[in-house]
Amino acid sequence: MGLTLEAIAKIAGVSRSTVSRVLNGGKGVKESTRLKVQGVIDSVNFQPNVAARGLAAGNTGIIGLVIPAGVSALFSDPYFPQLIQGISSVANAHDQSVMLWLAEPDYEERTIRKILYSGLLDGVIVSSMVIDDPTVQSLHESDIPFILIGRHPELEVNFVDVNNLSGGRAITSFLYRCGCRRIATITGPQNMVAGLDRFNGYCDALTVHGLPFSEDLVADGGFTEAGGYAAMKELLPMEPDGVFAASDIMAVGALRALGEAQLDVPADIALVGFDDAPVAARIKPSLTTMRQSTSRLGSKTLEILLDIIANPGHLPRQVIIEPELVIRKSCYAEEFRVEGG
Amino acid sequence: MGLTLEAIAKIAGVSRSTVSRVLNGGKGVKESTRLKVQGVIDSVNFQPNVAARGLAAGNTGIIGLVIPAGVSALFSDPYFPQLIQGISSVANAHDQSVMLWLAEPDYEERTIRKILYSGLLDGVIVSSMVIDDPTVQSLHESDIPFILIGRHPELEVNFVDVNNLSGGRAITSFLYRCGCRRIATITGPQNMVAGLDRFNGYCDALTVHGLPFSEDLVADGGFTEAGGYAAMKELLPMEPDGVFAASDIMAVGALRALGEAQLDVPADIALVGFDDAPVAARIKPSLTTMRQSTSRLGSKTLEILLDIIANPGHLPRQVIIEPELVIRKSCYAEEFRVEGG
DNA sequence: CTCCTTATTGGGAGCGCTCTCAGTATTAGG
DNA sequence: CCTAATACTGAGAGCGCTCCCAATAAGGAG
Repeated sequence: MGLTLEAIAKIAGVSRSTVSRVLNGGKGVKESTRLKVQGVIDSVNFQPNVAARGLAAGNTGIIGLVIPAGVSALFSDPYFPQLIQGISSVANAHDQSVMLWLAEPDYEERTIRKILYSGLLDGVIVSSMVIDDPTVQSLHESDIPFILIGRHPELEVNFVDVNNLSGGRAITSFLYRCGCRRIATITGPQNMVAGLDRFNGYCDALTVHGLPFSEDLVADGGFTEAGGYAAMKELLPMEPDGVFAASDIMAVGALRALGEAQLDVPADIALVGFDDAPVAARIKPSLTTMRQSTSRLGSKTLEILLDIIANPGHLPRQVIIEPELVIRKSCYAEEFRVEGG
Repeated sequence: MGLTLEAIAKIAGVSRSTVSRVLNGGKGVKESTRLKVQGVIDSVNFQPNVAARGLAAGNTGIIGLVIPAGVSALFSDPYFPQLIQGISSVANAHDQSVMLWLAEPDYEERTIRKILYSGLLDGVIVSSMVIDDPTVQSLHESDIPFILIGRHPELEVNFVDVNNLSGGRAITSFLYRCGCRRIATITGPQNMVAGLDRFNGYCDALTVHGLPFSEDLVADGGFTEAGGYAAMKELLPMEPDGVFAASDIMAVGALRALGEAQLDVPADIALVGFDDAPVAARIKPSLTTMRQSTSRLGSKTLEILLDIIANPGHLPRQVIIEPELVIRKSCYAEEFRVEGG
């Protein structure tokens, strides 16, 4: 409500400046005064006005999280909540606030301008992924600290990403090692770096194992359950003996199609996903997948952003997290240890 | 970046005040000057400083969305993304920004204070649901505009809620009308109003149809998949012929348990959920459930909050949205129309 | 053509806080 | 006990914007 620094100062019998010092670390204040002022602050539950502080100091303690329009359709995936949770947790610990922008096509332009020039944000996290996202371009041209979740194919920018390439390669190889020789893939959207990288990993693995690549064994599932289902239907006539779905959600859709086709997983056909979403462990059969800790991805990202804000001018910070193979029932071989029941 | 009102004024050859007027609706400005100033604003892409505006005007255009600690474990449910999407969409349309607070137990106290007294927020949405949430109490004692998603059991506050009571009653009655006479329920947490209301609706329906209530037919599923699974296991020995799971997520867990018990749904046992989550239509058999449009819940909530901010002092605004029965395969009778394939 | 209204515009005073700098109290050194 | 450091503290000047009020321009009536 209405209390101001000045009011606290008056109550404590000191000057505005002294209260401000106490509020901001208390350096250069006699211990006895610090205690006295802090006592008043605590007793009246004083909370300094963020807007005023932002105006005067130039930083607000607010971080923007932008989910661009292109991916907002996927927003109900468990991915985003986990990401937000990871970010939010670090934000709380660092006394920062998170402002969320779900960009919609109609408002995208306004969104960008607001982020860049309104002076509200100390830094921005963009859950990018869509190639050629104009937001990223604008941000890159501005001088506001920002970081991407997901690498950028061209720009030299800060990012944290899962190694989707090696992950795609690893899990495709795993299908091979489980005996699959006709491996299909259900890809994510090819205008997202993650979709692209996972697909390239798949291609790499085929090459490594001397398997031929065939367009017929590739279908786009758009990172959605329904897309995975449709893609699997499409792949079925090709009679693959193993399928790499580039996300667990799509794998769930694929599994549904497989079930309808009376095919047993993994006996008739092996299936693997990516992400280790919560559903992966629950579904029957449980899903072999690449684990990426999305909440850690989020927390790591904010940590780096805060570091960028505190220590500007470094080279781009680029962190790549290796995903981890989780072997479950949908694809396994005797020689590997299977997780869970 | 650095442009200020003053700079725009100088370029346009008018005063600071005039530019401010143009920015805020342009009332009382000659059309020709308005055009001239607007031209300059557009050409340099001027964006007024939010902190300064907030300080001077007293409102910031920022709405806080608080997800209290008690429910953050459920945050990865599709419920919250949908809610956020609904809120975000209205916020975009009204040129408001959304600040997200995932309260964690450790930080809850600080969170509340920050929300209340930092002066940053024009209003607050609390996705409450947990009974005796201290956040709500504090907010209620303050004079910041706020609204709950989910009714409050005691306080006379603004809220938007789904009619969980009538919904629970309706779907339990539907089980009855489908021939079930030994109806069990998997409840949500009983410290959440939604969990409580849906359970009470279930009890009401039993009474209406003259069915006896039995503690043995009630199990808590905590609104999670795993909880639903465990609860169903627990209920199995009681040999119910119909089960009302108080959320679709729990119904999915229950279905898993039923599958393991070799029971066919709906032939051996009928199952219904609540929410009409995306998974409800996808699962086999597709789930009969009560539809609530979570994103509409979110958008409605923000609309009302904005109205509260604009027109303060009214009586509590309390909106209750009726959920809608969606009949699918997990429980139906010939005389009802079934949705979907 | 002059005087009174009314439409526009400009200037000043903050909003509540931080930051710099000068002033005062304290302490140490001689 | 005095002088030079050093430790604290207070006052003033904004940060960029809105709001109020006085000043000026424009429009009408007489």
